[in-house]
Parts: sequence; structure tokens; C-alpha cells
Amino acid sequence: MSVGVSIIVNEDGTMEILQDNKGRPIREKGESLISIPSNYTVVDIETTGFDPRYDEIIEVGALKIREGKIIDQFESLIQPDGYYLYDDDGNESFYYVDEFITELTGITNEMLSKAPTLEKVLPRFIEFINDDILLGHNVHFDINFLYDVLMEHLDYKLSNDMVDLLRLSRKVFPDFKNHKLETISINLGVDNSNAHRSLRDCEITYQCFSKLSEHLKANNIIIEDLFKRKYSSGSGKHLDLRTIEAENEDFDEEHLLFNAYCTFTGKLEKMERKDAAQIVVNLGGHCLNSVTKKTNFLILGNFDYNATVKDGKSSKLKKAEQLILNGQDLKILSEDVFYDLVMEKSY
DNA sequence: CTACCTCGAGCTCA
DNA sequence: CTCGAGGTAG
Repeated sequence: MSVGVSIIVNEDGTMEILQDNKGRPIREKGESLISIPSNYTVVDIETTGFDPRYDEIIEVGALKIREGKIIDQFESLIQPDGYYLYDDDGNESFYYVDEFITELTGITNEMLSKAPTLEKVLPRFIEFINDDILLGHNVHFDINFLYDVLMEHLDYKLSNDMVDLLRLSRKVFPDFKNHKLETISINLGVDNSNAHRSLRDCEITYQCFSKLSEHLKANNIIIEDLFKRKYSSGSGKHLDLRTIEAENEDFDEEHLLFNAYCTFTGKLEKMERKDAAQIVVNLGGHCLNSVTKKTNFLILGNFDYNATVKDGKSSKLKKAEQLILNGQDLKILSEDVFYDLVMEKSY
């Protein structure tokens, strides 16, 4: 099926391409890169909350890195729109930030009352980051805010590619108990004092990224290799049920599963598929990864959740029903019936 | 075997 | 958002 280029025509007659000729959306934001650049700009912002739709930027910071060294920095508070609150007596007060944010960042209403607005700061910020790769910790958080305000105030599409320290850290240091910036800095021996101001957080992020980079180099790890995913199907990382060996030697030759070939479909509720397969093998049976002409039992788990399953029947189930019609010795078992069967020591 | 799809779990940012 | 598990098509 060909998709074709998708185009919308605006009221003024201009056109915008929504997707390319392979059906892929034209990306407006940059790409999240799996790489270790030596030239990039670290970015961090402080905001009044988590949601770009309701919350505002109150500070931006950036560090320009060339050949792994800091060569320039950018920092500015930003005065947000603010809001009014009324006490019980109806007296109104004006605020830029609430107590929680002031406590967290140290940024006060007083400081913001003297700060420049986005209109002043954004053009200088754009000039500073230019078209650099942007490094950040959970960098999408910052990009989402920055993208929206740049579009709103300057009609500017922020399309710089990004490198996310959070994403890299999860892969490179999977044993960390979590991957908050604080945790990463502690584990890597990076000083994280005075955190939660944007320029300071840029420094901490930069130093953690440098440590991560050194770790990869010292251990001859190519970052791209860590992200190469083996598909779960096939003989890669996926467990081939046929290779499971029995853990015992004596079998009850009267058991229905003795020498029988079993196939599983769907997700089992009460145990993992490989454990169920082990039970089959321990009873003297065999397991298969798919329904074949050898299959004697098909054990059904749940596949309600799988949208590729149209009418509640997986492809394995459909194939099994067809084989039964063709006279194959094949029985379809629900998960519960399967457990009843394996619990019976003999018949 | 390769390529792609879908869902749920778990998580980080101020 | 990202990733792994499980599944489909050729």
C-alpha cells in the first residue's frame, strides 16, 4: 500500500507537507541521538511546573562545549506572566512563583520582578545555541517548553537534535537504583551542590556526561552497540522453547503430556511461558515455538490486549483449528485446564 | 531471518 | 517518553 506525500493547504494558499512519500511524519522537533558528541550545547531550564501548557519558564541556562571543554555560557532569569491570589479578606497579591518553586530553586518573586521577559531573552538564546546538538537530562522536558515559547514568540521551529543523558544513563548504568540527575551525579562522583539553578544544572549534566563518556572509552564500549536491539522473535535473545531440557529423568509414561508436543499462545496469567514450558518438558513432553503438524496441545493465554488479534483468535489458534479440521491429533487447552492437566501426576 | 507493529510497565523533568 | 515482550508478514 502506498501512502504518498500528505499536504495541507492553509487559508492563505500556502502549503505544508505533513508526511513524506514513505508515510513518515516530517519531524518538527529534532531527533534524540544515541551518540557521544564532543561539540554540543548543554541546556537546562527552571519552570513553575511540569506542564508546558500551563507552566512557565523562569530561567534558562546553557553551556557551549567544544572538543569536550566548556568555552562559553549563557544564563538568564525570565519574568513569567505571573498570577493573582486573593486571601480570605479579598486582598489581592501578585506572584510569579509559588513557595514550592522558590524553595526548590531559590528563585524568588523579588528576583523575577527585575528579570527580562521571554521576548528579550529568546533571540539571544537562539543565537547562543545556534544549530548545536542539545544535551540535557530528560532533555525532552526542556525542549518541549522551549519549542512552544519559540514557536509562540518568534515563530521559530526548534529542530536541533538532542542527546538525553537520562536515556544514555539507563543503558550504560543499568544497575543504578534510579536515574535522577542527583543519583547519577552521586554514583559518578560528581559534585551536585547548589543544584536546581539552570546554569549549575548544566554543569552537573556536563560533568556526568563527561564521566559517562570516559566510562565508555575506558571499557571500549560503543554506545550505539548498547542500543542495538535484538528482536525478541528469532533465535537471538528469545528463548527457543525447543531447547528446554528436562530437570528430572523418570517420566510417567501414562501422563497425557508424555511425548506430546505443546505450543503456547498469548500471555499466561499465572506463570511465565518458559516456566510452563519447563513443566511440560519435566513431564516428558516437548515444546514448540509455533503451531506445526507435530503440535498436540495448544495452550491459550490471554491475547485480549493484543490489537493485532482481530476476532479474539491469535494466528496460532486459527492455524490450530484448521489443523484439527484436517484430522490432526491436536487439543486446545485453556490455561486453567492446562494447570489441571499438569497437576495430575498420572491418569 | 528481517522488519515492523502494539501494548503495558516504569519513570523523569519543576 | 522509552523499552521489552510478544506477535505478524514476507
